[in-house]
Amino acid sequence: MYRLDIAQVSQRSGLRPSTLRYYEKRGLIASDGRRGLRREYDDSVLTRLALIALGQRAGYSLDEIGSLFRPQGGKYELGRLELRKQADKLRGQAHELQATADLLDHVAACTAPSHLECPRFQRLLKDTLTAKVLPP
Amino acid sequence: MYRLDIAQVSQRSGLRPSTLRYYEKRGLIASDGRRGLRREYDDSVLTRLALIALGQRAGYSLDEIGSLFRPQGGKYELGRLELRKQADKLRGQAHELQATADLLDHVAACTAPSHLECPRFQRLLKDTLTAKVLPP
DNA sequence: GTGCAACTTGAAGTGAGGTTTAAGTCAACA
DNA sequence: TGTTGACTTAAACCTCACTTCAAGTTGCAC
Repeated sequence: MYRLDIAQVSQRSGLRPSTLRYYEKRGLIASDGRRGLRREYDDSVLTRLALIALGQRAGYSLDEIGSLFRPQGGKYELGRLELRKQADKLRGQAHELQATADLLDHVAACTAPSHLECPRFQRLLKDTLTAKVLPP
Repeated sequence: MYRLDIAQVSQRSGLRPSTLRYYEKRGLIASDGRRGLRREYDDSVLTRLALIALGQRAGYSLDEIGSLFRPQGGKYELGRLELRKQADKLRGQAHELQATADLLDHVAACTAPSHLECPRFQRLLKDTLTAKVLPP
């Protein structure tokens, strides 16, 4: 357990000091002491920050991430069901992005005079958009 | 070419009237007339909205989408290179999401007493995070 | 002990993408 | 002709995740 000041945590985490203070205000991390006014962290905060970053990637808001760190109704961790749900959601988003990427590649390759006139584009556009934006 | 009022466009596009007015202010769409004060659209606006939605999915900001609709230096469309670049970027994001989803599934399945103690979790966590958040 | 870079604070600002509000207008129906 | 409900506007407000600012304090090197 090394003691780190805010500049060291900042440097090792890639987060700005202002972000660390902000996270502290939100209850996501805590400094475990002060040297005078100055925060001192022990290096477990880096693991915590990694978990926060993971939570963000997993699509959780800072509020949600914060509540994962505190027991709620006796449970300290997300239910497995909830985690699998979120994983499925992420995979859905991944597929959407793939489809959109394929569409962009088509646009880049298509030689139709205008994409709006290309039947393949029209079909892909309809397929890609979950929202029912185009007329029936 | 049907004429639509804002409520009809809203209903068929799934966007709120306030959003349509906001898009108009940003120069993304235009009503082609007024009946009294009230906007009238023709149904080509729905295609336009579909393109805007596509642009958003493709990771472009409304400003960028707006500028795609107006000629810039004689070109009306994004360069093919730029499109392929964006497609690659999206595929990269898709892979990231996949990796995060896999990590969540592991967490859901892992029986280690605490995830922080699970070596597989630690490794996946390190692998998943591009940011160099964990100590070396 | 003195200087100053690096910290501290609360409050306000940022940017993206809208939404809400207040006050007013008006097309359409009875 | 009167009512009403859907529209109009500009401006303020919202959320999220931070960043910046102004003013004040202080650990540490010299």
